[in-house]
Amino acid sequence: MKTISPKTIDRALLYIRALENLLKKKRDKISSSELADITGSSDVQVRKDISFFGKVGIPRIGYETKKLKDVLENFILQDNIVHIALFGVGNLGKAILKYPGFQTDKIKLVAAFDKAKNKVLKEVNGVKIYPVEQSVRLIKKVHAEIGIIAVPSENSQEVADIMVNSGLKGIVNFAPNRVSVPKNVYVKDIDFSIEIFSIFSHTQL
Amino acid sequence: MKTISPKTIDRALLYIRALENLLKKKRDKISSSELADITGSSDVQVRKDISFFGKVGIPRIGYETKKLKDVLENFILQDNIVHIALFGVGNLGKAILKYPGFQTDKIKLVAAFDKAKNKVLKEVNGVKIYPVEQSVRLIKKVHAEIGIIAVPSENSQEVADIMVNSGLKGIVNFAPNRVSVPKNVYVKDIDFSIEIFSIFSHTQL
DNA sequence: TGGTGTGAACCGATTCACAGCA
DNA sequence: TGCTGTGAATCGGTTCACACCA
Repeated sequence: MKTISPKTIDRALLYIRALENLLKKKRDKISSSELADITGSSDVQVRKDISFFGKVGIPRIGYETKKLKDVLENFILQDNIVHIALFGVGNLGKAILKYPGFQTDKIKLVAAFDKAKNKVLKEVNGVKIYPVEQSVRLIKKVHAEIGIIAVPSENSQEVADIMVNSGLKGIVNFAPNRVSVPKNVYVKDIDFSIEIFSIFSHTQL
Repeated sequence: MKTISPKTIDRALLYIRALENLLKKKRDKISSSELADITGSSDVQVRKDISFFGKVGIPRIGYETKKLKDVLENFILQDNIVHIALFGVGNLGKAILKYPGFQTDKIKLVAAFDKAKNKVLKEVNGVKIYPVEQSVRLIKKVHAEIGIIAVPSENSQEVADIMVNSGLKGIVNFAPNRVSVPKNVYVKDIDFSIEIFSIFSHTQL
């Protein structure tokens, strides 16, 4: 059986969001080229991606917004809800807690951790902040799958170790240094300064 | 003449940072495989990347830390300093202003803009906050090249338009919706919820 | 021997070109 | 006709295999 490519998954997530917005606007049909414009891709790419999930479109017409969204969601998200644990409630952590893209029923920030005594047990945007000491126990209890590192780089490895011990299988790391984890844990680094330089190089061509 | 690949540029930035750290620890030699471990790549990949910049290594020995760093920096950054303008000084904006990865002499946050009157003219981490009305004029004056969108999605397009008018050639967009800009302006979207889902899908395989 | 440098093979992803259909 | 669907060609990037050298 053919396996889905990671890039197709990423774009499918963009398609899903675009389709949600279109549904809100009562658009019930959409063509591959329009979807491509919205998501910054090409029409062929959109059709190739969608073709992986089956023959969903109607020749001469396009795709039915609702149907396409359902097909993609069923395949990619399989009515899973992703449970997230956040470490570090500084400015970045707070920004993440308030991030509007998370106000969906598919992602749930289940717990936040900080070691500052004065932040602990407060709530930000409905998410309670716990002391780090309780993190391993709590993460296991709520069955979180993904962890976010939003602590200063000095503490990032320490937090990564806690995440591994808690059984988290995926980590987003915002600290500007790499953390080491077992091979079965997937880490995605988001490094603002690398992103900036990368864009700068792009503009220099 | 052969042209450098974008992926090589991105990795070169990681190499440069790794080399800086090694220099601080007085390590004057480094092998491709060790550099690969630090940056999360493979030894062949490291050598291929570096080979683009010339024959820098010493067979049987490895690379001279300082020399390699200089070669990469000269090629990639060409003693340019990247000047950045930030829009939106909420939690995310503040996190960016305080980001330690920017405490380098190669990136300079030159101005921040916000429309909240009570934030204006304050300073965060040495960067002054100006009212948005002055942004076009100020960005031209300080010759910023890259802009960061850290405002709520409702205002992201408006801010993108300002950036285009100010002559910025690259944009990092943290708002969870795409902005439209002329083809000659390069936009990189950083979308937390897509990143989360993407990692989640990875862990599901 | 233990490292670098690199052409060739490979692999994944994108684009092309066009068949097929309401 | 104007869209989707898709095999074939192409492109870019990674890995292999090995020549080379202090």
